[in-house]
Amino acid sequence: MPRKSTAVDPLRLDNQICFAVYSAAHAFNRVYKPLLDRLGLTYPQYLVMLVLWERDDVPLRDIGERLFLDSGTLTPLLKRLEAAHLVRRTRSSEDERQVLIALTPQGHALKDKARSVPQSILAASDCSVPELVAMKDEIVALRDRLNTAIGE
Amino acid sequence: MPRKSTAVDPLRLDNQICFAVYSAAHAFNRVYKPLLDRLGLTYPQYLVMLVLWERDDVPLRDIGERLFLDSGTLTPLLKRLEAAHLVRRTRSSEDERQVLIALTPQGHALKDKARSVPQSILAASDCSVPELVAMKDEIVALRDRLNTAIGE
DNA sequence: GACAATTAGATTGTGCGCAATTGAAATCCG
DNA sequence: CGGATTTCAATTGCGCACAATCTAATTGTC
Repeated sequence: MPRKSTAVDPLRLDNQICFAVYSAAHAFNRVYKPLLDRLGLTYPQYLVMLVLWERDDVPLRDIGERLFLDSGTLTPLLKRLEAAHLVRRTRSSEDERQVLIALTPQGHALKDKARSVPQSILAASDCSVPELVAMKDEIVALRDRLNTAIGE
Repeated sequence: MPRKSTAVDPLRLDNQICFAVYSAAHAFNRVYKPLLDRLGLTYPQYLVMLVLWERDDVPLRDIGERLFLDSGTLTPLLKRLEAAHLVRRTRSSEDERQVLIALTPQGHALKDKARSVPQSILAASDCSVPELVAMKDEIVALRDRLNTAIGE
């Protein structure tokens, strides 16, 4: 039989690394959902808060570069965080084009409630920390090569 | 200095495997975009077509199980594919609740135009096939463990 | 100083993704 | 058989994502 083996069919769903990544991202989202509901955050909002907990009073632009998101995504998201009293949005006096994002006291305080989240994720992944770190580094390297390809 | 090293801070963005996966998924999407524009498909629509190219005339539900998507996502997506004359949606005569999805001749024919896509992705990933297969298997294993955790 | 080019953010429109609800059809079970 | 339960799609509502477009502010150049 002259048929190509399904094991190497490049159009077969189960052979697609992109689908592995896509479906893993959704699986993460579903694991995070109940944990983040308790914090009143969605997953993308949680990522923004992670950035701000490292350093706040930063331009929207910096958050976007860090998370690979543009203003069309971040503007409404940050307005929702502002409505939840977790951040404040102010125009920079040095450069009136920039919107600086700062944490409110509630925004800072939420970090304490978030500390238990990574441990729950680790448990759900049923994986050792070194294994996860190794995978993370591989995936980041792949992502960076893809982003390089886009820029060309 | 009693400060915890950032290298092991569990709330640091760069230590999050979930963000690696999340941002890699977006990077894949951006690489696929120009390739799929030529086929008139979005990335999730491409995934549905991959499923149907393996076997069509299947219930909506089966597609959802394969892609981990529910009817709220698939119903409008499939209606757009129907509007593009790539699929037909018909009620099963055996079970009137089920909607069977079948490819049109144009839907079948699109597979030929899609054959060049995986190769372009491989080039953009700048990675060997065995490396990608190994990563894919690891990510799928992680995804399956996460999905197991959700079900508990 | 004037004007072109660039940069930052906001807005609009399309398409996911998922929770919650609805309604119809099939199945279970006494 | 007949009502209760379960199953499957569809619908609705909210929140991303991103392309394209717009406005305003800044920078570069002469």
